[in-house]
Amino acid sequence: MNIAEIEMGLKAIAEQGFDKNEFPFQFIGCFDTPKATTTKLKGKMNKAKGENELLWAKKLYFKPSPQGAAAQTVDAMNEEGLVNTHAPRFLLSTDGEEFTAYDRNKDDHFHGTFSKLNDSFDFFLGLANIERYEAVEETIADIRAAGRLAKLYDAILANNSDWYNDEHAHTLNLFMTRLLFCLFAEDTGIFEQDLFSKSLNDYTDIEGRDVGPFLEQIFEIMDTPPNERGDIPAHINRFPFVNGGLFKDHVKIPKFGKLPRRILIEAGRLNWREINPDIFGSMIQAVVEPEMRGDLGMHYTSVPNIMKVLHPLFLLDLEKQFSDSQDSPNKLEKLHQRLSKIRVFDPACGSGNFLIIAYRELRKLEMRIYKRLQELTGELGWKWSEVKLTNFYGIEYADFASETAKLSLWIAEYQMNKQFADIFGDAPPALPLKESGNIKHGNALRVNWEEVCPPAKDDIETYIVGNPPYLGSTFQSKEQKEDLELLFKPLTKSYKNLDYVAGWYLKAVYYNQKRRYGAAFVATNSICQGEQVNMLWQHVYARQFEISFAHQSFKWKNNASKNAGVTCVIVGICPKNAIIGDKILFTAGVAKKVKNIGPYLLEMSDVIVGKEGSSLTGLPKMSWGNKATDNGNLILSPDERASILEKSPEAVEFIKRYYGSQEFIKGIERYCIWIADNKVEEAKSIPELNKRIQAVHDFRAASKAPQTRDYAVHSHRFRQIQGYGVDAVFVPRISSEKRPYMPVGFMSEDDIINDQAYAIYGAEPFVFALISSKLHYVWVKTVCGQMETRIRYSNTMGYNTFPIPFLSDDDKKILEELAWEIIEAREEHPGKTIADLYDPKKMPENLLKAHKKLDMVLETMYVGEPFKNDTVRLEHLFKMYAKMTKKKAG
DNA sequence: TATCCGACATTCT
DNA sequence: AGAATGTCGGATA
Repeated sequence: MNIAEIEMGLKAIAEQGFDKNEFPFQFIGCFDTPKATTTKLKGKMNKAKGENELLWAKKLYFKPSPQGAAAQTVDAMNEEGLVNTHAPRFLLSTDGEEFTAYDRNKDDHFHGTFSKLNDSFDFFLGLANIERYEAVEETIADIRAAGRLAKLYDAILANNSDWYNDEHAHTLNLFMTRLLFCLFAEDTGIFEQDLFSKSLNDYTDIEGRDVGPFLEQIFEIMDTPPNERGDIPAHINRFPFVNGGLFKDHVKIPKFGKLPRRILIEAGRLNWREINPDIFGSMIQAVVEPEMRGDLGMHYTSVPNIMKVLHPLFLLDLEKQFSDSQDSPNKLEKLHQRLSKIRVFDPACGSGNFLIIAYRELRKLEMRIYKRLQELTGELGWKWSEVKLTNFYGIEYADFASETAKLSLWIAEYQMNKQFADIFGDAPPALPLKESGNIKHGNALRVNWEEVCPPAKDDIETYIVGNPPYLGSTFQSKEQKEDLELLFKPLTKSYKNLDYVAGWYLKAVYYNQKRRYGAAFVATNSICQGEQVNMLWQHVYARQFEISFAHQSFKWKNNASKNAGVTCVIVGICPKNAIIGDKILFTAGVAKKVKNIGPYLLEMSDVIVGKEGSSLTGLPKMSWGNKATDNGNLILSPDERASILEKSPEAVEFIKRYYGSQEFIKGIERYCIWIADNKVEEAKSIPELNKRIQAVHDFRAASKAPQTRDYAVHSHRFRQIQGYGVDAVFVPRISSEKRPYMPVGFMSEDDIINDQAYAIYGAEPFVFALISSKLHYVWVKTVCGQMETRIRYSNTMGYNTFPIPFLSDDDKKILEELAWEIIEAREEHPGKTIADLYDPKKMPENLLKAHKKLDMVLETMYVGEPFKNDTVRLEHLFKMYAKMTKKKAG
């Protein structure tokens, strides 16, 4: 049951009106309550005393109210002894016009009118074991700091045009990191207040020419212990000794000028105490790495997204243990011991933001433990913190990231010590810096993870987290392809279409095979869609791992000025039987406890639907449209067509109407040049066509793909011709997921269908009806791939696997009739495009009716009655699929 | 032959 | 400028 279905159920109750006797049962029926429970609640399980009341322990207490007294009734209910005994979460009362509800867990009221009962759906989600989930937001300070740094970086580069190269990138990154440390140190008490920006202001000239030498001096002095400093000016000597290697290398300093100096001094005025080290670390990283130059922070993971990984993976469980330990110093000590040993390992750590956030969360919890212990025992029985930076491990491909990550971890440590001092009155000294996290520079898919984060003796909790790079097979470099080959080739033949990120999942499975702990990554949603589901998840399941929690598709977002265009998921995996707590499935703002999370990230079993070369149920062959690969030269807009025909009217025999997804859905008019092999010479005699044929040749000859190059010699025709010259059922390859049905159509024998669509050439119309059904729609939406979250139709995965019952000739006749009814319903709206007709908000009544009639009739053919909702549809289809494939295998 | 994908691409509002 | 929604050709089988 999903949220939309809950909302629809409540709407139905509201429309039907208040029925004193049935209402409470109708109401709980909307929240996925099993039938057996409802039956029991009609008997002894109902703990309420009065007539027409319902009291379901831990869940719901309902009473009808006198006219206009819903709120008072709920208040009175809350005072009853029954509420204490049976602890219902929700109290609800209505007079049929108004209703009041109260959530005892959240101390939250809802007042509404009965006719709009459905507006309250998310208030009651707890009844369906779904919890509202609130993400952590980012602070303004981070955004400002990142902006200033980018500005400073640009100004410095503008002043040092010879620094735009790899050799200087490293130097500049180190330089920026040092400046950052200074800006931070002077705001946080590591230095004297404002020491850095004041010195810069007072001891360098306004033109900025001597900023470089000045910085060189202070960097050197910060690497020199007090006893080795000798005779130096007092204003330089005020800078303290900073250990930890940050200022160890003496490298070239860029030229400054008036503008960069001013930007740097202005940057000093920001309050750097407030910033999150994860954000600016990533910013510098992205700005400085040459291969990421166009990237500008596109790929750093926002704090809310990091929390989406860390929270369900282990923070939630720690939190639970903490609340269970509230009154016992012993239990608190135990929790403290557990927490101080936890290791966090990010094998794609970048500048370390996952590690930083994890460190901070552990420190925060530790302080709460100390606080509670202090309250219980009245003593301060500890020395500083037991959470050590050395428990944080990382691997990063980019050369300099490890330094940035280490710096950021120091800053995080400093910030937490500061908080510690605010609460407990004292903190350890900030300088000199101590050892930081274990960050290794290397290729995470080749490095032995056990060498970076060694297996711990007594099986210490080690959690693997991160946001590894995503790259589909088309975009992987040779090295990256080899990375995947080394990992997957020993297991399988079919891995080459896997996304690069899949490598991290497999490595995490190997690393944790003998351990009891989980891993979770942010990944592209492709790994849980279409063909990759089979390629990746079968290997995970085969090694006795399962999905322990997941976030369904969400659009990538962070504070960078330009965001990466990708839709992500977060998938947590864990060895079977080692999963702590509940499996939780997160969907846009809500969290739901579930029995199992399938590889499509739905509440279902671990079924994988593989590709099929032909229909499992004997449906007619569905093939592809025709693929041009022509750089646009064989395709004509109406204007281009007109201008050709004006000059050479005889070209008309070589021009056909051309249909892909868009042309069909939006009614766009396009044409293509279509020349039979025996008419090539004739066509070439038309100059306009000849020019285009030549252009196709040149384009194909220059292609990287051998198949395309081979077709350069046949430049008068499409690279792949799959079928034409017969009437066909037409299915767009990509279409919006917001429409209530797949938009399907018929094409005539004169039309050319392109590779943005599938075609069943010469098919019987009952197939049109099958594809137009809700059943097919939910199947395709689930098992096919997607373009982000669009529907990406597939013959091998969606059509050939689609389970249907035996259909008699009479059944097919009936379906054919219904297909024509849909076509006729569309034709009653001339001038409207398919997009208009299938607009979820504006779908015409008659068309909707025709579709619903088809669904009703077809579903009756499946199970004798229509299905209740999409969840039931899907369950049934998967059941049929399992049976079908078993039969085939056996 | 055949087909799946896009740390996207382009259009719409 | 954010929301809506599908191109096109390389890579792979």
